[in-house]
Amino acid sequence: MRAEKLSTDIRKEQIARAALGLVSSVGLRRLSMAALAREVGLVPSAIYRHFPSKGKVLDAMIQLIRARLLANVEAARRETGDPVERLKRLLMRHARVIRENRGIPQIVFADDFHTGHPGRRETIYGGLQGYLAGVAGIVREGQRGGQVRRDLDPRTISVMFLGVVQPAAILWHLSGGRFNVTAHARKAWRIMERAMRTK
Amino acid sequence: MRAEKLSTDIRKEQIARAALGLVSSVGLRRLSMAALAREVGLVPSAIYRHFPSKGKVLDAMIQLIRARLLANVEAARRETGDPVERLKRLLMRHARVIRENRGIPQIVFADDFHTGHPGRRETIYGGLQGYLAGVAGIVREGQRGGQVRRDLDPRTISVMFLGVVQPAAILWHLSGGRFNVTAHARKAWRIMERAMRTK
DNA sequence: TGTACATCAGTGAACGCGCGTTCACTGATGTAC
DNA sequence: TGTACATCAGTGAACGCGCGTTCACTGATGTAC
Repeated sequence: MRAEKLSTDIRKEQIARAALGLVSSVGLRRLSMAALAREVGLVPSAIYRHFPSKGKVLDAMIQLIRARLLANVEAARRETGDPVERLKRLLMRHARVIRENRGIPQIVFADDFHTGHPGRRETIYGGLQGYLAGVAGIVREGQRGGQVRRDLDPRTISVMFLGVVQPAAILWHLSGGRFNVTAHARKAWRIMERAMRTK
Repeated sequence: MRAEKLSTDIRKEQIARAALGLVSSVGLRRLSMAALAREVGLVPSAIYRHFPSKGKVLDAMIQLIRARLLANVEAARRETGDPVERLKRLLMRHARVIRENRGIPQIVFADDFHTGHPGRRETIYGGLQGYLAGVAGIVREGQRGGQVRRDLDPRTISVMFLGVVQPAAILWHLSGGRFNVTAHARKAWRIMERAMRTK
């Protein structure tokens, strides 16, 4: 049965999404061109009409992740004006994205994924830096506005921020879904908030 | 050239260590039986004199990691009596182990590593739980002794504890070694300590 | 509006490569008498 | 202490499998006149 003929723009998007979905559901190792094609309803060789190699598919997937995380920063900014509340919202959004796309930590962590691919590593690093800068920016706003203690290093806070969700994501997966990522994020946030807020 | 003939006990140990070393240096994906054999100075098929399959080698590697992390908890206990100081020491030790074995987060994170291997997933989860229980135990001691606030959930603290080092490990690797894991752990600890200590 | 042609997405067979694993063998080490 | 034999770790060739990728072909869609 022949698949519907669609434009490269649409297929590229479909393929990148399917790739992230596959990593999230079956793991990075089982992200094969065959599995990817099956997911999109094509034959393996058809992928090559849209991407010259598997590597380029991975690059597109990374861009997708980057866009999703950065979109969260913008969304949190739009939701509320109070910097501390913004951080909380962002944390909760972050928890949700990670829960829904458990492929993300796997991709960021997988050394083999960027070992020997300096370009790819740079891209991931850049995306992460952008996200951290977004968080640190909100912290700085809070410091200027007087809601956040001035003796805290915004960069350190931003990295700790990632650290609230990351180990929770691992436990969630290892426990077969029993560990509650969002509940942990909420409890951890209460502790971080106390350490950050000016009295 | 024929390799020296050594007992299975010794070879098993060598092979498990080499496996962890390889994951740390070249990544999980490139941990092949061939690379492993080369590392130990044997021929690929010789590995099968000591392990029935690659899976069993991975299991041995996991046990090695587990032992190293738990040994840290004991060492921190021996180093000092003050619970809060113990946590700090443990954090610093943890940072060092992760820095020296960057394969560890990669292994714990790699879904494909345990997807379809419920036994392996259970083992990793059990090891992590043991570590978290060790951290939570120290927190509880501090609460009983009056050094740590009693309104904190020890489990939440233990997961946040992991979260101090984990994202730092990623950044360290992505940045090509520029990010300072230990410095981050120290700064993050100052913030956590303030949130935990009774005044 | 109709026709001729170019472009472009999808197909299926085939490829080469790396990897985990098997197997018959070798020769060193340990054990029984 | 010496000899005969069993055990056991190491070897190298060969295997089957999955995977990424190529290629000649097909037929639908878009474009020029």
